[in-house]
Amino acid sequence: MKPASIKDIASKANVSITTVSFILNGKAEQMRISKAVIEKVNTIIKEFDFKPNQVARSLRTGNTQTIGLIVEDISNPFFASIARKIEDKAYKKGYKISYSSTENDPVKAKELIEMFKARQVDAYIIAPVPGIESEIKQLLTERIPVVIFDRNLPDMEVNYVVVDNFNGTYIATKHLIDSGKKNIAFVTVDLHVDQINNRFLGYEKALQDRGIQFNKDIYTEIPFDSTDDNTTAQLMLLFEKNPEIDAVLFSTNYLAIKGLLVLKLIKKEINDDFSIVAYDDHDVFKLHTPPISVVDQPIEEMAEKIIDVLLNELASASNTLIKKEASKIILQPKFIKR
Amino acid sequence: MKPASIKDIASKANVSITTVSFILNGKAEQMRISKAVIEKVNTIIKEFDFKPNQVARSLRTGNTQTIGLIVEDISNPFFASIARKIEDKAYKKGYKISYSSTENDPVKAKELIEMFKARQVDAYIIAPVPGIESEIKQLLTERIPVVIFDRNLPDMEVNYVVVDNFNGTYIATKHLIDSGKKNIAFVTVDLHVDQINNRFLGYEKALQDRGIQFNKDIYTEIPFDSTDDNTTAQLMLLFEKNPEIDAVLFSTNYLAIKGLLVLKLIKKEINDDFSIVAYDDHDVFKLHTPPISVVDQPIEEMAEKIIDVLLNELASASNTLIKKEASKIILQPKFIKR
DNA sequence: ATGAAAGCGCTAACAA
DNA sequence: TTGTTAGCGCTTTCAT
Repeated sequence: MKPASIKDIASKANVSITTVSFILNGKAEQMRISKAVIEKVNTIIKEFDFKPNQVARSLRTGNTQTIGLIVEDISNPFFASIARKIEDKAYKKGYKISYSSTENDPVKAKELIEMFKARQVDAYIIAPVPGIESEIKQLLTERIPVVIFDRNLPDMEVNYVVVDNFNGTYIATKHLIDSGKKNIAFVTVDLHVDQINNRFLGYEKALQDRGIQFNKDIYTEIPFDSTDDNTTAQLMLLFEKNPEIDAVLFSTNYLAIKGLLVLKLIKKEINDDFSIVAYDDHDVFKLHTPPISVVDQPIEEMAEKIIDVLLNELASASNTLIKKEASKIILQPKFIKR
Repeated sequence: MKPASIKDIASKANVSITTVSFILNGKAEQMRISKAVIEKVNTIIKEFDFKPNQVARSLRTGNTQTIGLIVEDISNPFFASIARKIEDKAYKKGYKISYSSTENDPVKAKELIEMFKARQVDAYIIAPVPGIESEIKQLLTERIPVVIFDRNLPDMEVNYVVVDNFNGTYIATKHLIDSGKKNIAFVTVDLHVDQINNRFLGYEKALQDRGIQFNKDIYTEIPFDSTDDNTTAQLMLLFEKNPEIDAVLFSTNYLAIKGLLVLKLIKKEINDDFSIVAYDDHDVFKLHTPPISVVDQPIEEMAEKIIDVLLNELASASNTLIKKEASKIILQPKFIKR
């Protein structure tokens, strides 16, 4: 049996569908529909458990009350946590989230944007991969609200919410140096995206500020799509070839976890003479013996800012054509010494 | 500027919108539209970068190519991993995922189902909370494909994919007993849902089979919505009051992590005389010193089965009214000794 | 205070 | 082989 439509309600109530529509949309008062009619219609709506078809409504009004969330990988705890917070806030405003993972593949990212466009999502939240600048620009010219996060795309007038990646590694590196470390390895991923670059630059600058020469032997890039075994091999090599290393700074959370597993494997002890710092906090680091210091990103705050900026745009999108300046929000990471 | 519509394409190409529609939907051959026309239309489609409005299409066809995913909390790694795998598979078949977290609140769960219904999602994947049986039954009578997972709802003819929770704790407990443990504490959550109940029953049965008396002093239920501090306090109490405990079996992943943090806090060492077993694997357990044994759930397999069952129903839903028997899939967990 | 009717963009039955 | 047209369920303008 097909679900009831507004037409069924109208005919049962002996009123026009217009009247029902007004009542549904809270315009009854404004349209001065009589209390009696309102009540009668509402009773019938309840009786039929009628829910307006959102698809039809979307077609008519042009908005879907849906936000497209495009991240690298929803199963990464960083993105999953953000997704959750965003979902919460969006839900309260009547928006739903549709999500997708890009796997850092610009082709897939483009497809996803197309798909979301075809589905008429009202707004986008994107952790951008390099190579989708033009698609995002396109969204912008179509005046569709967009917030990018985690990574910035340089030279674009787009709302963003990022963490000061440069400063994150800067403070971490400085801390290591100040606690006596001289040979600080840097393990990162081969993605030359803004936020990873900046993490490297912060590390480099801290070394420089403290008069330590950057040593490229103890700088390692792990391919993003490296297999577990390859990653392990590469890290083992790093430690074998460079016994002088007295600290390691990992530029991402998952690399640090891999790193800890390798250290465990080769039975290299973490102690006062050999420190580890990870980027992005995780239960693993709290629980590790010894606990691992981290650069902590303010996830909750990020999610909050993202959704605030977006809802704000969504609210104003309708009633103005004036291009406001993009919101550029840079949050500060915290170094957590453990 | 509004995006192009099928009408624009048709008029540019001097053909009717029907022709364009057929070409778009791959029915050109079948409708024996001439090669020349197809080519011309395709060129124009590309030129305009035309993407059919999925909302209009949905209104017309009645399906949205969207699957609603309702879980307890998308930021929980277990659900996040499943979500990711499901997304992948669904995407390949042209389906998108809309997700929502219930926070174990039946009221919210009901609202979410309503919301998804209003949005006309084609199918549901639900990790059910107690109290939504009737909503799910309703979906079933409306012949909307549903798969529930993680937890089973007893006495319902609905597709489900679950892990044999009873057996999971059964083998874990047996293992502990066989390695000489006599006072095995059980820490669980106060949710009396099917899968948690079964985990307790497996534990109880293993004790019984080995002739050990269940001791309720070392059985602890932590409220689902307990604050961090309360949880900590409750666990500390457990260990203080019952120094005879020589092993702890946690019924969930997050409780085990909490537990490890507490043990760290009270400096209680994990060693041959005091073992921990967690439910659901996690990097934390691999990396922990010493590593923690776990009951591992086959996440990938679950996701695969879920989506297989669903796509299967989706494919057959259209061409048959025959009620097939529900797929009831029970996967086996694995005990990983560490 | 309420209703008639157009139209959002698309699909598909029916015509030609 | 291609075109005409009704209609999916709703919102909203214009009438009354």
